[in-house]
Amino acid sequence: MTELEPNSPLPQVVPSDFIREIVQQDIASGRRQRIVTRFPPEPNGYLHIGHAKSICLNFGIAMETGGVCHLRMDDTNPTKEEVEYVDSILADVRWVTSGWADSVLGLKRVGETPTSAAHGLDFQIARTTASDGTPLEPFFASDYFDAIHAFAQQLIRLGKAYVCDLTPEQTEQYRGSPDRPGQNSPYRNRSVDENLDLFSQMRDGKFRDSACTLRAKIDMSSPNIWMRDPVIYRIRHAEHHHTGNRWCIYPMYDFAHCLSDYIEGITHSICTLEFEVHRPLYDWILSTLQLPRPLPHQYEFARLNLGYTVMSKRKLLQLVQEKIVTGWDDPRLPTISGIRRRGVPAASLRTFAQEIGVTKYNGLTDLSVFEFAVRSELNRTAARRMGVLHPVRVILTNIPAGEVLWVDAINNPEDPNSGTRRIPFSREILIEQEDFQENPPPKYFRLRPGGDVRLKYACIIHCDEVVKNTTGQVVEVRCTADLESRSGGANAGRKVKGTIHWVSAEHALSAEVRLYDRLFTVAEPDRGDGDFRQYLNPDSLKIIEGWVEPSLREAHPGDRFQFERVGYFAIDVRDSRSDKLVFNRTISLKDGWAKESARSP
RNA sequence: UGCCCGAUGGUGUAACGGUAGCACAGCAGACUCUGGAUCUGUUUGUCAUGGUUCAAAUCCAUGUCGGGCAGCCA
Repeated sequence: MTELEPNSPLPQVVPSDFIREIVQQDIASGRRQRIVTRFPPEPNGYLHIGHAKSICLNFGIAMETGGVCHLRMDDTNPTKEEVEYVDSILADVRWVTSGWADSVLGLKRVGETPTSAAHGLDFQIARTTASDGTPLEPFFASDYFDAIHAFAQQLIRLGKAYVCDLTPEQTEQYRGSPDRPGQNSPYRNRSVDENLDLFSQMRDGKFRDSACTLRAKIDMSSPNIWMRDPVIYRIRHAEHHHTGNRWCIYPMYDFAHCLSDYIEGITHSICTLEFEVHRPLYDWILSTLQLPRPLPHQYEFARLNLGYTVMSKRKLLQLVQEKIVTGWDDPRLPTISGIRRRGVPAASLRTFAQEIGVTKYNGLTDLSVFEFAVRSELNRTAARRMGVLHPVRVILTNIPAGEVLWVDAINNPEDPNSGTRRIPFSREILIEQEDFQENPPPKYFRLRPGGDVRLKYACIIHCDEVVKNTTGQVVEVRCTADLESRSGGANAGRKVKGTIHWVSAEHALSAEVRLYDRLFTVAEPDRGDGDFRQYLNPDSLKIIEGWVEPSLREAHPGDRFQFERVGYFAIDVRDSRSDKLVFNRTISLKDGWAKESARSP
């Protein structure tokens, strides 16, 4: 089970965008009393950060207006959908909304469905709370199959739908093309009775897959392709993850979605830009069925494009199936489960969504915006620890072997309530290879021969001697510790330019550290015709053995830390064990020195 | 060459006929027992051309560029 996030203590600025303005107008004008939105993923893959944007929008509007947002599985295609995806989607939505919008997460009692057309065509199903202890589950479009089927029959009775025997290929030909009108199907003028009869034969399994379809009767010469007698029901002799073998005909997205919205009493049906051309059909279905108003309305916004990654479900599935990554929750993936495993807090996803805004402009968001949201949240909340990733041994010659000096370290300078901890300090320590240079460049102010540096929370040391092996590699640095410069000591105020992190060699814990980098080498790997896999970053994962301070022995899977001066790391929830810690690098710290040193090579 | 949508610094967004602002990135500096964080300063922008108006990023027209639409996918 996914661990949920604590409440975010920071007050949130109420965001504003063109959709929220419409919602506010609808409330102000009295057109809507209570806002009901929905988040309607198809359970055919895992959710990604683009979905997080949509979740933040839909649940955010519900939060801000005192409404509710239904989580609904848009499951009308049995051949692509699986329960594994249903479960992961629920877990991901709970995680993103936890500590923030849990109170407006719309679920329903397990097994509850609309009571079908027995009540006429005007009925609605609403979200319930778990107050009586009944287990809850998401809404499912497939729970409305009876109702949707009744609506289809009604459409036939109104003379607005017909059963068509054209083959898939013929249907395509008859549809015409964007700049050429289509032509009427020869089956377009079947009588109501014949259509009703054929449709019931379809439902009863009298026909093979694709033998015929139910189509809306609209206008084959419409400039909008989706109004050219769109298919609204097709035959699929396939087992459905939620309805089993009860059905062999399934409604198409366009027919099921608007009606699902209607059945749930959705007020604002928010989707991405590619559905813009479907909106006339959405409206046509609801108004042709003469359903009581107010009807739900569809609004569209631009989906998220983020640099150096891919977002399409197809490509993500490909990366998983071809084992280019380790699974849907690989920390390099932009999936919500990957992002979570990597150590990104849910609050970062929310502030990110707020920063990028909601518009109809199809742009490419710079990765740095996301990275900033991650760093700023982690800076506030992550406990500081010390860890050395690429060690070099330092001997403090004036400290006797076997002596252990304990020093106090601040857990989080950004959080006064986080307290302190004790760290062992002794004769042999490990420091970062980068923090010692025999021939340092200008402006380098860490350890050098004959130079001084402060060991964070311990004392200032002076480098006396460098020991190398036969290949000239530095294997040991011998230093003298100024023990009076320890915190609280006589020389505590002594200033040196550099401060570095360290661990006591004898006490440090060995840990596996997984260093993640962007999955692709170019900002838009799926741009152009080529295979996006050619841009895979061969260095997207480096696994090393690092050394961390002993207090980490008590840490738990999922805990997030800042290794001082290095970056943010989370204990892997899948592979870490108490006797062999595994850390995922969430993100590195900003490195001002890297920038400085790159300037004058 | 049909229909729909869009265009504001490097990137993302605000300004709803009246001083083009914010965030990220960048640059410069201050501070620092994290070259982190923080703080200060700062470079860069209304797609083009006409029109309406005292006044246009905003309204209108035309053009340019970008995106979407021809699944019995969603």
